[in-house]
Amino acid sequence: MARTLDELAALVGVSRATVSRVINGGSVSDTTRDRVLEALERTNFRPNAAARTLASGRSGIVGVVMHVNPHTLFADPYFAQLLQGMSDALSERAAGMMVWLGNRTKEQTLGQILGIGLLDGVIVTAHNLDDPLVDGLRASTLPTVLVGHRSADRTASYVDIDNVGAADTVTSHLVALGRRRIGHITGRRGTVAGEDRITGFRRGMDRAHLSTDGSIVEGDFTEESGATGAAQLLERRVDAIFCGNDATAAGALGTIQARGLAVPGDVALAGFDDLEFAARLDPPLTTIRQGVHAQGTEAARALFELLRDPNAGPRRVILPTELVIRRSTIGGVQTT
Amino acid sequence: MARTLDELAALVGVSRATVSRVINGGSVSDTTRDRVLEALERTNFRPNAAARTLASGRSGIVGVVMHVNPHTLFADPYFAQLLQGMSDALSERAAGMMVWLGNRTKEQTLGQILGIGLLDGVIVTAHNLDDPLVDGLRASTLPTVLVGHRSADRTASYVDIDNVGAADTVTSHLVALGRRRIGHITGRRGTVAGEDRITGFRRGMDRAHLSTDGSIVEGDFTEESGATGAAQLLERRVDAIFCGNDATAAGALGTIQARGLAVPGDVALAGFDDLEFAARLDPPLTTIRQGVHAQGTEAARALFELLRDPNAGPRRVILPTELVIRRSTIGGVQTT
DNA sequence: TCTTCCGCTGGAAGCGCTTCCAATGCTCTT
DNA sequence: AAGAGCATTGGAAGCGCTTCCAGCGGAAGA
Repeated sequence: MARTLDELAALVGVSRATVSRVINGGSVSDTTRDRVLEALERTNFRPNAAARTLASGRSGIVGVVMHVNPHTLFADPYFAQLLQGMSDALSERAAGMMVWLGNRTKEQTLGQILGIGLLDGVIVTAHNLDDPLVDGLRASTLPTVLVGHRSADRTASYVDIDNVGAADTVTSHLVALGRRRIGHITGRRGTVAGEDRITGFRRGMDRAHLSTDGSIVEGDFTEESGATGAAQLLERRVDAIFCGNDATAAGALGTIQARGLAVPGDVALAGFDDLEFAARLDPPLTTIRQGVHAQGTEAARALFELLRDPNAGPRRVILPTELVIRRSTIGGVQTT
Repeated sequence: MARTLDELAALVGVSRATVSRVINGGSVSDTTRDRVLEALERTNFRPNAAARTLASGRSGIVGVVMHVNPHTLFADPYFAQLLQGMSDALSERAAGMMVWLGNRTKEQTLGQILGIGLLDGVIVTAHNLDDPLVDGLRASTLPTVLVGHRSADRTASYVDIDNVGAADTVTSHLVALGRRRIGHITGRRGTVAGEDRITGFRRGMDRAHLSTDGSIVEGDFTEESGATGAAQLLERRVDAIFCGNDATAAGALGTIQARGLAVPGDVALAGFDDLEFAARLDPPLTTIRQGVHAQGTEAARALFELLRDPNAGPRRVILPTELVIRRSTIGGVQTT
């Protein structure tokens, strides 16, 4: 019924300013508030978003940037889960979500995002150590939260998991099982996850006073790189392989079994991510579970805090991971 | 440098109106246009989105609604691919994309979308025959394009594949191979895809004068329903099974092989969707490939047309599908 | 009882842009 | 040479809202 604040105000018999205060939580007497709220309800009035944005400088809209290649986007449920988590947290506060996927160059995407000049803030996936899009966002005045941070950057707000610690945990798990010639097929070099997991692997090996000479081969998070990486490591007679992620582990598993070796009898195998298929491999895969959905919600919350108090310094959230032990490392007794 | 149209105009020595015309394609002399464009470039000026939306009534922002349960969202690459397709087409026209996933009730989501009052139009996935969210959107004044249409609705704009025709094609393929006792494990009842594929199956069987008595068992697009559905059909001694989708087919395959029956020797098997894993099953699965990405881009384009000329009637796009024949139906000769 | 203070309210000034309208200075006809 | 017509331009009126500011009246303090 009412299309503008003025109409609604006229209906109730108050000024437009008062209606605005009711909507935005200003100081209004209880009786007036009730009358306005009643009319608001009755007419199902919705204030014009563009007008409030223009007048207030706040839009209630947050940008989400996932600049990854299309195939990765739908092959890896990570992104959908992350998006879901963000969406959940944002919708809690009735905030809108604008999404940019990687269909342009990073420069173009950056231009579009900054150009829209409408966003209250932005969440961006930052999986590479260097990323011009992330740099551009950080250099802008737009409040920004990174998912997957870059270690060198001490002023950024971010949400991440402790890749180093988790990789250390996996490695130590293998050590504790008596493995000594442990290999690692890395994730893609240049990514935060890839590099940090190498660091964690080294840390775990160092603590056990085991050498990592020749025990690290380069992978890139794909199944193929797991298959070829495993072939290399098997020639070096490893008795355990920690893979950069689950897909890599799946590839490694194929190679190991194709050579007639048993997992974990001859070679223990561990992954990272705990994607759905990890539990269905034969044998089921020991891996690290990370709460992807939580990363999304926490990123959104961090951004809200950043918006609420921009001067309180960066928000840093490190989410816990969990070592999920399955038969690819402790098999033998169990047969199912 | 310049933050408002007025500043930019002052810089060039023209009026704000003229700059606005240059930006929006109004009639301006070449020399003036060039000077303004130069200044635009030099100062990297971006007009305020909220202000233009308020003044013009157009935001350049499109809503995308995928109200599906979280697990489906990231378990099925369909949604990510669809989103990618939409994003590609939208970014071509520099249009923004606001996304709503299913984290509230449909009523709440509907309220949020209509409440924002900022969108030029909306694309919504409509996979169920009845969906209050879709109904609400259609009942609103917001230009709406459905992905996966509802057959009863003749005034809606939509993008879809010909589920009936595709299912008919698969069925006829099985018939052509000499199969006579063909079973169908349906998709989830109440979904457009589920119902239409049943219709297509019936059509194919009818044309071959084959009975469908007892040959249809209910599934729900899950692997589990494929496993149990296949068990029922095997008792009825079918020699072929057409499954509502690939996941269902994967489940059916497990059951068939667990009983010591050969695919396709004893039972031919076909799915629908051609997800990535379909080609990796053993034997690889005959299925229907649908261009999900294209559905996304076409939906966006349909919406653009709708916005350009709202009175030209509904836009209807039916995208082609392709029968992908693999060894689950024609095996025997090929061994790889 | 008079002053002070404070809570509540309305008026008004924008936020930065689009677009209508009228004015200007041409070119083209006749 | 004068009038008509056109392309181009600037002025100004909003778009619908938030928020500052001042004013009002009533409650509390003196």
